[in-house]
Amino acid sequence: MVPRQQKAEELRALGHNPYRNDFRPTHTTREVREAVGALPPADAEGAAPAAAGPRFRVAGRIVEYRGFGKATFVKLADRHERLQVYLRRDVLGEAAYALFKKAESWDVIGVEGYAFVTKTGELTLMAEQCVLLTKTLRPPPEKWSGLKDHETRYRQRYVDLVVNPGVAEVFRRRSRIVQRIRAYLDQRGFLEVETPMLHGTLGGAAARPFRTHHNALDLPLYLRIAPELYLKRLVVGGFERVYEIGRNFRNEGLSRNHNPEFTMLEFYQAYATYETLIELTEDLLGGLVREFGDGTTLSYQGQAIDFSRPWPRLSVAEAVLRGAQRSGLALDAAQLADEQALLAWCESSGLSQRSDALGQGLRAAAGHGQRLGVLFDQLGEAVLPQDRPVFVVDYPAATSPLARRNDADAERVDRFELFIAGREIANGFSELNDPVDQRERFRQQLEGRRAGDEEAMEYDEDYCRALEYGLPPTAGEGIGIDRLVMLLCDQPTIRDVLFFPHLRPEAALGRVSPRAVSERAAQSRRRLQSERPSSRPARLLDVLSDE
RNA sequence: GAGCCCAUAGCUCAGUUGGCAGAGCAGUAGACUUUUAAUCUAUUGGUCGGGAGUUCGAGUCUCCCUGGGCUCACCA
Repeated sequence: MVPRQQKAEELRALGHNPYRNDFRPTHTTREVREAVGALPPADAEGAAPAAAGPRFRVAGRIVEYRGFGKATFVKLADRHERLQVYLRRDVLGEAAYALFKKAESWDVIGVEGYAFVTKTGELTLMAEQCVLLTKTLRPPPEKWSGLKDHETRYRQRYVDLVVNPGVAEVFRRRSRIVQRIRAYLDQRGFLEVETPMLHGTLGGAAARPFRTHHNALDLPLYLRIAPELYLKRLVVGGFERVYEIGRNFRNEGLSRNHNPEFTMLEFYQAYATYETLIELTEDLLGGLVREFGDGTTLSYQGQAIDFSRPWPRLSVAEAVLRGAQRSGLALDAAQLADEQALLAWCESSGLSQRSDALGQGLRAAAGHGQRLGVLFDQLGEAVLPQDRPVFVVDYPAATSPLARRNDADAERVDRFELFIAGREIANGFSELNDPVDQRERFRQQLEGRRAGDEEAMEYDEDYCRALEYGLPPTAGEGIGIDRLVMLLCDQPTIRDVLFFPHLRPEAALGRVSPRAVSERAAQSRRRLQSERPSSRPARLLDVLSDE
């Protein structure tokens, strides 16, 4: 790092601020290319560059550097693309060229000049002026192999984004996907809204929360696990079609499908049912697949997924039956449908005695509906087709405390979950708008909490009050944006569609020089000794964030 | 939280049975006015993630710790 810093100091000594901000580009790299494309074809021989042409001012990072003594080729990267710049001592002038030679790979420069085409046919800017705008103190990763180490890529995404072009492309595409979703909903009369992320009452999903605290109000708060209950309050208030795209926080383990903060689209439409939303989902996601996939098919991690409509549906019960069959367990639909028969089957088949998640889940299940839920998660999900999106339907009411009961079967709810490539992508249902039933469901959740279910919802009294003012018949849905982007960008882990996926703190990492840490600790000790005994002891974080 | 795997120069990677820590790129110095991983010459750069142990001797073997990856658990 030192030689680069020396160059920066040398520049200062020569009266040139290595971090100046007085250069205003007139064009991006792409705009130069577009402007030149409209001009007569450049001289392919390159013998007589079009010095009479227009001048362009372009700024960017030097991502390639090839020096030849009295002339240098660099490639500048800006937010659009990369453009070659040719700097010659006889064009720039002796002094300016000498200054430019203080620049090196990954420095940011601004150049002014005219466009021409080299003899190898590459559009190039002939620099007539050049200023160094930002001196880089750290060297870039190796130019051919790039940056591969996953940990460094995630921790230092700013480097990853420059050096691995495919990474930046994923995030650009993510942005376009979200734009398309917004446009789709806006066009159908949905209003984008924002609701609180700090919640006093836990609800809207089944998850363990992050807890925080409001100092001035001396109030414990949760980071929201879902915006659902607030969005439905808005429907009560007359916003019949609303949506929110925002962060949810769930205090869970990390995996290739889970990040503790993740982005969810939730939308609600009055006078609609979950069937309406199934149609909408096929239409919305089908459109995204048309744009980002290959017609009606999408290739994900080598698996072709056929999105031609209608997408297949599978009931929870059917999935469980297939899962049992695949596991070599004899189970029929009649047994599954009857509470006592299913309980007996779980015992006699030995499932309830197992020490794995299936056995534990069955023993913890409070009733038939929860038992079905456990069996679906542990047996059913594994048999869902991989080559088609699948709507799983006919969920038990016991595991869906905010969903409307089916008119024909009060133990079921009008709900679907969309699975693609084995992952849950969306969850939608006709909303429960009967306040009396809702209060009963909250009471059941409270019982679950008392029985030790940390993920059960709290009783939201104000939400019940809102329902008592009348929630029109409504359907709502949540779509996991990160997982959707994974599909549409063919990325295997959620970390690859998040700029900064959650990692353990680096300070505890051996890569931070122990000398630096002990140095800081010593400073902190000295400071503590010089302070009054009554002062608050410095914690590790204070020490590390010092400087 | 559990099991398995990984950690060597700024980056990408070698490192044999336990026997003098290496290469390429980057950097530095020099040559070079149309290159495309430019080329040529010379050269700097290491707490082998951290700690302990075994050994005459540890990058290499053992244990503990830290971080990462995969699988599982959690995610109804």
